[in-house]
Amino acid sequence: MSDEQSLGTVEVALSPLERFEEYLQSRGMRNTDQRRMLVEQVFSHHEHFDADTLIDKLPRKGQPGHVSRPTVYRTLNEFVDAGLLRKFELDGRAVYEHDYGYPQHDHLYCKQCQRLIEFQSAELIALRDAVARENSFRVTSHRLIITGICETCQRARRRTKRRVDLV
Amino acid sequence: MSDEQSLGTVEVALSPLERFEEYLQSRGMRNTDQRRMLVEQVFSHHEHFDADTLIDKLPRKGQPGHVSRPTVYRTLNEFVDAGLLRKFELDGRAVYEHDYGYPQHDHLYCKQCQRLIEFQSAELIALRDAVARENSFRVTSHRLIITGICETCQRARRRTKRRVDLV
DNA sequence: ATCATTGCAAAAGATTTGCAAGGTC
DNA sequence: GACCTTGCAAATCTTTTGCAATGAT
Repeated sequence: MSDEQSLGTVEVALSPLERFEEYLQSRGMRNTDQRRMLVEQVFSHHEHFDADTLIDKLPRKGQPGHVSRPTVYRTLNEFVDAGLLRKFELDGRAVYEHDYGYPQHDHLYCKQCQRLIEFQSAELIALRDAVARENSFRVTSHRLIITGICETCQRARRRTKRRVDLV
Repeated sequence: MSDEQSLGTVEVALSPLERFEEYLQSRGMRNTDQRRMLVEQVFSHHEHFDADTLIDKLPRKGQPGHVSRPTVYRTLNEFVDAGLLRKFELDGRAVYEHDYGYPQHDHLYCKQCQRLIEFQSAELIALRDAVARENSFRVTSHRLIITGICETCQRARRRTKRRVDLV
């Protein structure tokens, strides 16, 4: 019953910004314009993104609200530490997704259009824990990525193939 | 059942070197000393490795059998194309493992000692295919990494903790 | 006032590439 | 001999870091 693009949210007491401010306070870190700007931008859409995509969405150098590249990287790491974001690697670069207030899930990755499709599976968690138990392994987390071709791209590909065959 | 370090091998007609030579021929590529050296080195041990580890095991610059860094990278990519190796990302760098003649498996990754422990799970494959079917997704491959602390490191940690507690 | 944070420029680490010289078919 | 491959140096890409100036508490 889960939609591909939105697996629903979990009840949370605080907004991401509030949660982050709490984190900053607890560590004696400061609540700056840049950090607020980035929380806002990052949590305004529920998509997977990388550092460059995020930087592209921010105001350019000189414009108000601009944040420098090093600060973006630094702050993304803070978001991960604070439990706001989860980070993983795809094709050699870091990809981020919402973690705070968002349920555990895994991904189908279309190597044609680079789209990530989310899915949830309780059986996967059970399987993971069973494997861990057999190996006396203490699980912290896991990451499953199923790579292939999504429905849309399969259709496009078939169409192209047919066209090519006819020529 | 399966040993952690060796999941057994699959019946294959050709040795990795023979298979690679076939691949080279079929593509009009050449059978060079460097390529032969690297096939030999890579398939002499069944361990996960990265480019640097491999380079460290090769003769140094000046010694016979030395292969330059760019050629190592180029050749590793060829091995992946040829189906000899599988490549994945771990902590931001590429890790390789035998693919040709070796059964499909997944990994437990100890973040303490960086060791990769292999396991096989038919249920995982079934689960993967079921999820793909539900999403009309055509699977090419998948990668599951379960991160945590291995048995050995758990023991070491407990010992350390106890020691610390006593001081 | 103190001390964290920012932005800049530069560094770092992993991997790739242009090109001339050398090797394979 | 044709042309693929190698090694070198340099480039690339992504991410990190040193440091002086700036800003938050």
